[in-house]
Amino acid sequence: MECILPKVCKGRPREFDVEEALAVALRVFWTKGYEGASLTDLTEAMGITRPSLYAAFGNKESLFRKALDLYEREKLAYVGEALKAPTSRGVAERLLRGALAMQTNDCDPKGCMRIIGSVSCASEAESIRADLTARRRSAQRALCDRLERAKADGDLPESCDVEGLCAYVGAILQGLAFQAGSGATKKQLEALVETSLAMWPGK
Amino acid sequence: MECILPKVCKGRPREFDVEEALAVALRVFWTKGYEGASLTDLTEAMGITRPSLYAAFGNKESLFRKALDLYEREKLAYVGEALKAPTSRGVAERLLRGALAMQTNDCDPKGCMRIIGSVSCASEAESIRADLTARRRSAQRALCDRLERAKADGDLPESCDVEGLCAYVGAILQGLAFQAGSGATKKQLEALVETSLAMWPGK
DNA sequence: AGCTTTTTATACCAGTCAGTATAGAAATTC
DNA sequence: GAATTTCTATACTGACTGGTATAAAAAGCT
Repeated sequence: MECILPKVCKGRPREFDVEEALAVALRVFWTKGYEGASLTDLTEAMGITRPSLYAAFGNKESLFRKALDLYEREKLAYVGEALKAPTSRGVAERLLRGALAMQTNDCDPKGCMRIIGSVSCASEAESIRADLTARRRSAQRALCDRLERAKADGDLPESCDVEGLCAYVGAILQGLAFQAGSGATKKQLEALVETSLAMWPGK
Repeated sequence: MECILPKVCKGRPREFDVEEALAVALRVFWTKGYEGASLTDLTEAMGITRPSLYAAFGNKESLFRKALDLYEREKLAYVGEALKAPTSRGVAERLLRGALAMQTNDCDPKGCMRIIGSVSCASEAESIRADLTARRRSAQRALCDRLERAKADGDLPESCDVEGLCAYVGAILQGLAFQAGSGATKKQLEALVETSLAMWPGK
């Protein structure tokens, strides 16, 4: 018989909550980017010391990846939901409105962590950049698959270039995130989303 | 009587060409961002020493600004041209095709220097970020004015939200630049532009 | 209680950052 | 040719980077 709960283990227990500290690290990376966030920034915000951080998370790079996982799980959940919409127009609408909601709540940092992380990687941290690009591509592919299905269902015109349409939606989402990150007002972002939806083919 | 040409001055003349060195610095900043470009990166690429750089350009920040001026003058010239198009659709078309041409020639780095510079600025270099945002806003305003005029001319429907339309065009351009910067193929970028133009109201 | 395990805190490492002081070399003007 | 001016090269500064060695402190298990 052994204890099932991993909580109970020998030795001195950790004095901080790992999930909580990770959430704080996420905010720091989100606002400052990968290279912009120094270990001093991170440890001060998380309220732990350097050796504690390394013991709990490995190193800066793996901490970033864990924070990124949390970001996608918690903040990008609307993307997965959007793909379940019954029509292609519904998909686009949920994507745009979801992104708008995320960029206009006033708890979280502005901008998109994938974009910020990807651009703020110098040549050294190339593997992080590659990781971020791969994650973005996989989301792009999921959208592509969904729209291909819509085309097969007759929900999109036969002449439609699905890949182009995907890149188009992605570009608007990226632009939305970038504008939010550089100080656009809520009203401006709303106008952007409404205009984009007005452009969408069909009702 | 004094010599008009500033070329002739006393003392040992500079051994390198300032404009040429600036063009090289532009490429370095363009590919690595502001903070990502170290003085060592810069001086090695420019082929000059550190003191020469400081004597000729002031410091890193003012070098960046000079490089940015050059970028806008040489690489963003198509924007000013686009605004002169006779119709609003022509404006959008020239903007998108101009950006596409710039992102698909194979001499220059990929991505947009304004975006890269703006995102790759940590908290310290806040003034650079502010400068970049201001420049972007002024371009946005110019487009806004142009589309307002189009609306007054009856070239855009009365119901049109010009500010929203501007943010929309800006977002597509930003998305295009970002996708180009993260490895999208020429074909993909072309599809993005064609799809965007197909969405544009009117013929 | 005593032993083990894991956490903490402090101090440190080598490397890099932007920026500069110093001094020698080169070219122009008088 | 001599004086002046401005360049270049070398070496250095203090501050910061990510990462770690060391040792004390705290908790659980037997």
